[in-house]
Amino acid sequence: MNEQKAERCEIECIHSEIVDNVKSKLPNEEILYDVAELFKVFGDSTRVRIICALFEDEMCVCDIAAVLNMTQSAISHQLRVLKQARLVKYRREGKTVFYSLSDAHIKNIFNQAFEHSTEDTKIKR
Amino acid sequence: MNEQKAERCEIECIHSEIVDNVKSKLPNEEILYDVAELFKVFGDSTRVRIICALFEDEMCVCDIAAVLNMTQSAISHQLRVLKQARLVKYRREGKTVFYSLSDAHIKNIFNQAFEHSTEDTKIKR
DNA sequence: ACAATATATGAGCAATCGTTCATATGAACA
DNA sequence: TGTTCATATGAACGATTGCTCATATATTGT
Repeated sequence: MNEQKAERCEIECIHSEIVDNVKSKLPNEEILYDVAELFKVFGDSTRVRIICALFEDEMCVCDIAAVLNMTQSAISHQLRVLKQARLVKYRREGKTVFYSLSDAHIKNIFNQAFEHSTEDTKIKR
Repeated sequence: MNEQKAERCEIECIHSEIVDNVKSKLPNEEILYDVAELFKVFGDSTRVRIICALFEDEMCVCDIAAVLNMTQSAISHQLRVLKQARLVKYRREGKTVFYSLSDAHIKNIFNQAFEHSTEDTKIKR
């Protein structure tokens, strides 16, 4: 059951009961990987700013670029990342493409993150 | 007030009212940057696994390495990242250092992320 | 003081990321 | 059909990241 316990970590201090217990309770690898991928998408300030902008209003690519003062190309590349992560949806209207948020969890996740980041005890770097 | 609106994005389609409105409502740059930094820390599957392990129990470095089947060095490096982000705390007991989670928001953020990542409508890559 | 053990850290390297630049696609209108 | 405008995309680049390996630090017991 725990034959690979010391396969890579050769040190002696392992508390087997705790290790085995925690191992058995960890969510499966695939879900953990997906969760990390989701956070990775949130882990860039350009994408955070795009998401926060879309909290306010549906917007076209060019308007988002104007809000963030960045190039259309940079925004378009990032919107692709958000699209692939199913975090934004879009609708076409003539030449213009309007983007909006597609997931109810985003707001909750961001609210918690803002609370963490604005705590009084926060030590500024 | 909006003199840099077209400074880098020269295209014509800008809807000024929306852009100005959204611009005025965006949280300040520093907070947005901090939030992105927080998500960046969560955006790695090794750190996600460490955090999930610590949801179960306080653990020493070597036990975490055993649970994740990784080297002590790799875990120690990642614990430093988590420490700097104020996400874990530690206590020393002789030669052993026990790590545990230090922030109540983490569990909420992760719960929402797990919900997002395990939705039925999830399109698998 | 010395050896053993648990953890931390610095250098180096391969891999990934975010932007820019040039260009392609797609829609509207002459 | 050709031109214009809005958006998308591919290549290339510099920067950052996560691991490994070697070694340093800190604590305990002899």
